[in-house]
Amino acid sequence: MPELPEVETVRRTLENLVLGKTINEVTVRWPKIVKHPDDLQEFNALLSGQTIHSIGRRGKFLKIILDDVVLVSHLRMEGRYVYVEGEEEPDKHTHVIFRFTDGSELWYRDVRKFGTMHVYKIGEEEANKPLVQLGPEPLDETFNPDELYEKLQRTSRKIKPALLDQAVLVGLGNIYVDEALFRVGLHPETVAHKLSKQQVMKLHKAIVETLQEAVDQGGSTIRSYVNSQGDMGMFQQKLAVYARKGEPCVNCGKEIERIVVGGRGTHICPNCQK
DNA sequence: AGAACTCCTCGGACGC
DNA sequence: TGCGTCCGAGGAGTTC
Repeated sequence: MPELPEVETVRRTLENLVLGKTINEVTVRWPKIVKHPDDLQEFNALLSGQTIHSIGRRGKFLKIILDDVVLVSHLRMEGRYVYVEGEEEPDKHTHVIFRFTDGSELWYRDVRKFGTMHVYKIGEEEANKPLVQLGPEPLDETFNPDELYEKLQRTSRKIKPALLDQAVLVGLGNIYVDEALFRVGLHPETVAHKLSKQQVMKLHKAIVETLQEAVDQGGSTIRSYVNSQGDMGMFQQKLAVYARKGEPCVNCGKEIERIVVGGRGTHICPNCQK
């Protein structure tokens, strides 16, 4: 499932593939992917004739910036972009097709159809759904431990669901939240406001380091994730707890357990995380 | 405020 | 062994 490191990797590979290309037309085969504007014809009209200038990222959202508009795209669990140069027929999981003026195409494929797309005039996207309300970027200076501490003090939720809340900070999903909590020896069910300042300082550091290391490794390929050039990530080899149920803890050797926290499959070392 | 539900499909587990 | 069935996986918006 793409989290910050995977989305960042997709951003980088996509940049190599489609920068400078001009959209000729867009075909939407599963309309529910498009959340804004409501009208599909308007969605097509806003994008047609536009040239891709840059590709940004906000949390787990890709921002494809064109002349006058920006396409905000979330991959959710299984969304991916596929760049196609030849005369290939899209398969049943391809839901949006961007045709460029040079004949190449960018396909949005999503087996579970959970992904979303919003198009706004440039400058309007940050003040609207889905980017409005997002918390700080963990790999920016805007992510500071004092603010994280204040936010965690104000909630009675468990630490794992709190960290998955994109209003607290962006970019963490089920893999990296488990990894970060393991690194600081915190049990995911710890009540957020019970964490000391010192614990939050450590947690803050672990989040930044975990995400940065994963970005450096091109993300993690657990089930299906590949970047837009079809490459797998490498960070899954470094995961200490996620998807390692029954395997020995890298720290103490005790078996990694899988529990459910806030409805999410959660991996912990019962010995190291209290 | 926070938990529960919803969307969606596939693949792995399970049973006969 | 092989085939059918069932259910879990999960991000974030919506509902309760």
